[in-house]
Amino acid sequence: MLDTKSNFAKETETLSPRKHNRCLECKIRSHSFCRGLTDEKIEDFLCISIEKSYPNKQNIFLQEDEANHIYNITEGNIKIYKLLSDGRIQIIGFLYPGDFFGSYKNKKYSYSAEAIGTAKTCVFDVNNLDLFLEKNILLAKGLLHQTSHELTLAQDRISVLGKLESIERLATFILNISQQRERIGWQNNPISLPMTRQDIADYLGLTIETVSRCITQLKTTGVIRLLNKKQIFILDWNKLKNICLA
Amino acid sequence: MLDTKSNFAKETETLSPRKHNRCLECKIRSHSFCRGLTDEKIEDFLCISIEKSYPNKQNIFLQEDEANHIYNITEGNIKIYKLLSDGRIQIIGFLYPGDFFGSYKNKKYSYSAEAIGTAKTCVFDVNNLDLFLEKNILLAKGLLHQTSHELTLAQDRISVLGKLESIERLATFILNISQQRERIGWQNNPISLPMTRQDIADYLGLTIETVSRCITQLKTTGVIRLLNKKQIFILDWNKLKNICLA
DNA sequence: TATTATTATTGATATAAATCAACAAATACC
DNA sequence: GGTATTTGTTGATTTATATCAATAATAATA
Repeated sequence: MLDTKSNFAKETETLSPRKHNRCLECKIRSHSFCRGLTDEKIEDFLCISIEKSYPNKQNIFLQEDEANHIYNITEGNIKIYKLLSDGRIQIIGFLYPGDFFGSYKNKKYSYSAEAIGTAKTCVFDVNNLDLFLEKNILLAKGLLHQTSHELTLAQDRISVLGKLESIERLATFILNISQQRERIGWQNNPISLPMTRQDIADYLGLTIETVSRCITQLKTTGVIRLLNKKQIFILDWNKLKNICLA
Repeated sequence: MLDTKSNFAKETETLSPRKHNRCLECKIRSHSFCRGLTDEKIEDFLCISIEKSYPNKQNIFLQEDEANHIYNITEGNIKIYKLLSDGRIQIIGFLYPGDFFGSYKNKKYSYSAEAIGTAKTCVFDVNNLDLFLEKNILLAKGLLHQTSHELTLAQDRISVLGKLESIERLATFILNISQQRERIGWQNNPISLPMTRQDIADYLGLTIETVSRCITQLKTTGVIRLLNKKQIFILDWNKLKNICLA
């Protein structure tokens, strides 16, 4: 059986960027908040960010850390999560290339961020970014656009967690991943789940046992097929969509 | 006993704006996305918006309507909510003066909006607003700032709905309202709940019965006192805060 | 390859909150 | 002011999911 981790790495791999201008070679630029900048303008923009790579499970920052940076994902996946005072974890989001995270104007980060598999980001100092915004309305609009998008996603998640039952939550999760992949131009069918079952549970507000049982249920009712623990093939789109908001 | 509705109306009442420049008399301007504009600049800004009032329970727009406007609340409260295909309702948020809603760059609204009590808004055509943004970086930043703020709130709600039990959700709800009031300079202790118990339930992902039982529990444990059905006095802040993330 | 540690699945039981039901209080309407 | 309607509370019962427990599969390490 194939190694799922290297599978996942493969599909997010981009050209190794040369020193002088990685933006021109960035595969996800058209889906990132910098999309509004021309090749010309992006020369200056490049200077206010550095590229940074993180291995699997490495924290990018922790909740309550002083918030000085914004990160734009160029490769791989990031999870952002909140810790409650008694140790409970809620995963706020699984982020993909083109998503940004961090804090634009808060003193502290309101969540922690951790790499799922190897991940690459462009890191911006918020003060520098802020200065750059002054001169580049298109960048400000790009950032606004991306923030609005993430707000819409967060609001969708509110209704998933507030109103859906377990099987509906899982079906929605699977559908959302496939839609997200489509959005940035990846194949939308066999989808990979780079995160653990525990992560899925912490994301959906369920326990690992319930997630496991729901996956089994989708399998036995012919909605999905498991290629391996981390790769799901959607067999019946209609059934899947019907479960989502049944 | 006092009429709670008129109570609530009273505290959100502002000066009746004269035709020529309501912005100069706007009490909530410093907490709205237009806060960056000087008195001078706001003259032009005034021209791209109209003021609109809504009576209790009136819909401002419906989910799936064509999204052409952004609304900034100047007085009163708005609830935004999503309808699932089978009729279930999830209230995404209760909005206060200074909050904005609508859609900046989507074809359709992703939620419905309805007035709770009498509410007043400034209505902007998104295209006009977009043109105005081009010339006013401070406005773009204001909008970005406000959107970031609403994203943070939405993310907080994700962990409430994903991980907290009923009593914790209600305690968090009460605390959040008092904080929100403080943020815009209102008294933070006897707080009013302009929405119905059903609305609170649909907001917290609970049933009306559970909400009622939790309120009773907070009452009997001496955390709060009910002045009337819609006015809560917080007796023990420590207890309240401890319940929130116990 | 064997051994340990991690992650996932399945089953039995407990429990928090939903549902069902009755009633009380507040509000709206004649 | 009295009646009808809406909104809120409390109790009894059911149910979906959590918890507890055992085992299986997979990955990591010796």
